[in-house]
Amino acid sequence: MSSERDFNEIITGLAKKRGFFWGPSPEIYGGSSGFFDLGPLGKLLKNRLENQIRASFVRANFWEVECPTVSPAMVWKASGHLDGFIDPITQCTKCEQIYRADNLIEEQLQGTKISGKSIDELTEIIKTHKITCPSCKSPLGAVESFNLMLKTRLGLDQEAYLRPETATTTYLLFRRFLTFFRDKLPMSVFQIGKAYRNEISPRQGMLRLREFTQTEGQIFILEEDEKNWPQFEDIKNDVLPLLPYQTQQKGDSKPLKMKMSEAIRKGHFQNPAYAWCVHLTYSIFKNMGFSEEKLRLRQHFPTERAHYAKDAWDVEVHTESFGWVECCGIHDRGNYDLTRHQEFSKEKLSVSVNKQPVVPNVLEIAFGIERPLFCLLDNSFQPESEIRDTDWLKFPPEVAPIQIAVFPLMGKDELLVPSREIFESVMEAGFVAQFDVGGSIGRRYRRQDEIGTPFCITIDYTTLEDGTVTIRDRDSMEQVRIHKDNLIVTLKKIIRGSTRFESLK
RNA sequence: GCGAUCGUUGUCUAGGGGUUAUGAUGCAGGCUUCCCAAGCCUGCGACCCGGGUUCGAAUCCCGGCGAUCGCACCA
Repeated sequence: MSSERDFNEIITGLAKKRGFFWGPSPEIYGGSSGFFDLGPLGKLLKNRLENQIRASFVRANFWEVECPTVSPAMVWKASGHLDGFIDPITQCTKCEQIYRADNLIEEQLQGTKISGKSIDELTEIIKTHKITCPSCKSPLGAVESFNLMLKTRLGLDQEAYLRPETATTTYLLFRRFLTFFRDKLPMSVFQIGKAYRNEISPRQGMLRLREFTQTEGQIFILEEDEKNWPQFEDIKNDVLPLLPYQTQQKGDSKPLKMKMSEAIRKGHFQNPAYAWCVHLTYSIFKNMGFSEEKLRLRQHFPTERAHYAKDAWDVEVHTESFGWVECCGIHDRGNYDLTRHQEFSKEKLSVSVNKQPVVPNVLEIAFGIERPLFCLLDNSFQPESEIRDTDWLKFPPEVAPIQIAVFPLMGKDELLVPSREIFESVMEAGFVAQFDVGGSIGRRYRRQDEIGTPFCITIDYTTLEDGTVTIRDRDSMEQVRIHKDNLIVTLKKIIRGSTRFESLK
């Protein structure tokens, strides 16, 4: 489809033209890469995605919280981000090329253990082994650390950082959660909020941002509950597209359609609670409007995991622009975080099990919303065709930014007045709707197609005679006539998806 | 951050030392119109930023910012 045009550029062009997103921001000053503004439609779409996410978590018995985006350095020291979230870099003294010091050493001195080595030790290794610039063979400068966190200051001189993930800020509330949940584990909470990463060179537009909105669900859980997780019963027969690392090792990238129970039996998941989290995440992505054939779940290789993770699976979405895109991580973080914060804060972050203090484990679902937002635009894009000479967006009705458009067939007063009445009633019913009189009726349908509005209501001369209006379906471009008294209830059904448009005919 | 290519109305683009800066589409107002971008009229709108060369720069040169691709990076 549209092979002669670069797909990403089409999506970005459409996004700019129609007010989904603009950037890089701030545009009038030339922009900084990694930052985007959401336009009115982009914000509406994002709100819809957030609401789907929120509803999914709440249904799964998670409680929402919100924490500050700035925390003092100590927090990030404890979380491991201050030391672990860095790239040790070295610069060639002559050609000024910058390299990852650790990669360079591993590459040139095979078998050297560098994990846990300090900056000074790395400099020493480079010096004693005479490692030089790979491109010009000149000596390399001292190793410095490049931290991916954005630094700021509290008051006059307290060192602080913008959070690179929301999760850590959630963990800090552990003792408060114990009180709130009346000391009963497991406890499930989630947070939707901004996080910041100072990427060296962000690319791929909305997919790698320096500021993004992260959604994270956390379950604080004891080991025996991970093994004995009753909710797993509800989903054990569901089939998910799984890509375990062993499959990838064989060079296979086609997911296995596997029952959850079978995946547990074969050891792809370590326990039912973690498996249930993977399933929940998959269902969140389905609720955001992604179709099954565009989704897969990929397990990380043991060497690929973050510093805190015991096991990790990703949700990936297939896009026309970039192929498979990593959209969500599901991590078994063990009790790494709580143990570290207990150690650094000197606060007790354990519960009592058989009179012994036990630090619970954490299962985490984490994703940025901007990625699925872009992927949904990508997946929804339909190129122009013979029957419709414009590109259009096939958003699922429940997440479309504008749900309803209302038109008088023509801009005459006798049609305008009842049209406005209908429009008011649609707005009053809680829909996000648009009223449009400009241009021919066909042009107005196209405009709505282009922003993915699923249904258009048209008021014509028959309306004046018998009180019926037409509902026009975006996907089929077909219309049904319906009495205006039944309009709202019908719209609710077809937007929720409980009734199909075809059945109205 | 390095290298290559590039930056022209809201969007897509032509051009390339002296131009009223091209075209399409869009948008706004009007006329017309009984359902899928019809037509007509009127109007709106651009050379990324800074410096240099030059009588004159959107055009050439340098720098910045941004974009695409490759390298590196993406805990």
